[in-house]
Amino acid sequence: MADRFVRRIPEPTVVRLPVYQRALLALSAGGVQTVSSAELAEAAGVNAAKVRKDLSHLGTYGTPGTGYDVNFLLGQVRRELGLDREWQVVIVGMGNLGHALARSQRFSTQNFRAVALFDIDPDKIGEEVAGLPIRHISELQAVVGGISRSIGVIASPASVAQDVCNRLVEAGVAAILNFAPAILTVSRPLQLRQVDFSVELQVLAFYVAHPEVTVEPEDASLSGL
Amino acid sequence: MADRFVRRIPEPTVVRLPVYQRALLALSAGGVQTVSSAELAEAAGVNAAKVRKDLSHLGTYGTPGTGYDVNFLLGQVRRELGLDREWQVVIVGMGNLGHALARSQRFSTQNFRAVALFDIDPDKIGEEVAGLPIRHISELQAVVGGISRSIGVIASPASVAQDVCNRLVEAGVAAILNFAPAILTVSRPLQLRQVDFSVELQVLAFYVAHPEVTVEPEDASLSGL
DNA sequence: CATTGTGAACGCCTTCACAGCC
DNA sequence: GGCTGTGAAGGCGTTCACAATG
Repeated sequence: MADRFVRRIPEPTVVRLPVYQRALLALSAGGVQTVSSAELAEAAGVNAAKVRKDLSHLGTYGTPGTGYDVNFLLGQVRRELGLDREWQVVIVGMGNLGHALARSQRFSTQNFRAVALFDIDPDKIGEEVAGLPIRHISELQAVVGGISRSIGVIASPASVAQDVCNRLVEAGVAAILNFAPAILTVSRPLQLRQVDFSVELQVLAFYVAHPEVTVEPEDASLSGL
Repeated sequence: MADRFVRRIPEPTVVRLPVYQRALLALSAGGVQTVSSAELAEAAGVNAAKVRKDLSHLGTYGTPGTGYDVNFLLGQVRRELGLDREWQVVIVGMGNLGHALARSQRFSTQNFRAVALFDIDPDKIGEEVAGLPIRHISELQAVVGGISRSIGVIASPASVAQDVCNRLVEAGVAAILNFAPAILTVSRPLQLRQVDFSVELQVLAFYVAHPEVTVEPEDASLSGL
């Protein structure tokens, strides 16, 4: 089933691919040559059937009786995730979170690169973070306009998140990752994902407050995700 | 169907409750007294049927022909989420992210309170952030031990996340929110959630790289979540 | 008459289990 | 013998559509 033309990959699978990728990266760095679905499952915190089904969506890359070639599979997963090209990321809102994101070391290994930082506070303009100057938000259009497939990150307060979003959409970003606690509306179809600290805390609070409905983690070891 | 005894609430519903809560908070602050499922749906970026089904899991709080009383519903949602008590949060790892989290203003309105900050770097110990001193990780057990139902937040590098996790578990936290890109294993059952910046970026990259399998947002306006 | 609450239908992901292959 | 790939079964959340209701 290697290449049916329109390979529809379920979203839950897409979300697990980065986790597999990370696990494979670690295995590869450790010199491991082959993994079974069971081993990869343990490293990723899921069960083996799910790993096999997930990977089968990418192609037939395993060898019965042996498992998967770590480096080959890693390459396939990275290619599937689009990590074989560089992604340029612009960050809007250089408060603590913006600083944390800009300095994040997760960019380099994953082929994401912060290329521009923006804020609206005049006091911050010009300050350098991670080797990049903070620019005024009004320059966003000019700076981002030229980039082909960029990702915009919103790290601003919720009160201005929709405005920032509008500017990013207008500037032509291909996708937006929003850290502000706000529901955003976009005027053209683009990828939009939400990361919300306080939602996660509240979900945790719910489950602690309702131990009777607690969902137990699956499989070997009580792992997360 | 107000109070079947073991009200099992589906996890997707639990995750949406904080979003409804935020929308209701805004409506309440705006003096709105009543909302229909359609209005709440628009504010939360979901569809009306989902809102009604979700809320029906909490109880029969709506009025046919009218809608829901904003303040009453808000109270019920908050109670359900366990936000009618204060949750004490400890943060481990006071890099940029830890600072951002500690200073987050989302704590107060949601009844979450940062009560202790930890790091391992001697240079940081004693520094004050948001009115709290940074303590050495070795004090974790002593400080957290006394708290009844606390939430631990891991904002450390991935390399030490499992160690931090072990310490938190041992100290007796009721739940853990992990920001480090690592799959954690816990030795006793507790709530564990993962927030992963780079996973989100990679998912965005996937969908931008595969426009043919793009999942369109639902409903009115192209909204997030 | 607008709007809720909810059975029923639907669709989709997960899990099972095993044939097939190395 | 060990392990993959996958049809089939199962489980669960979403959506539909409408009876019930203020």
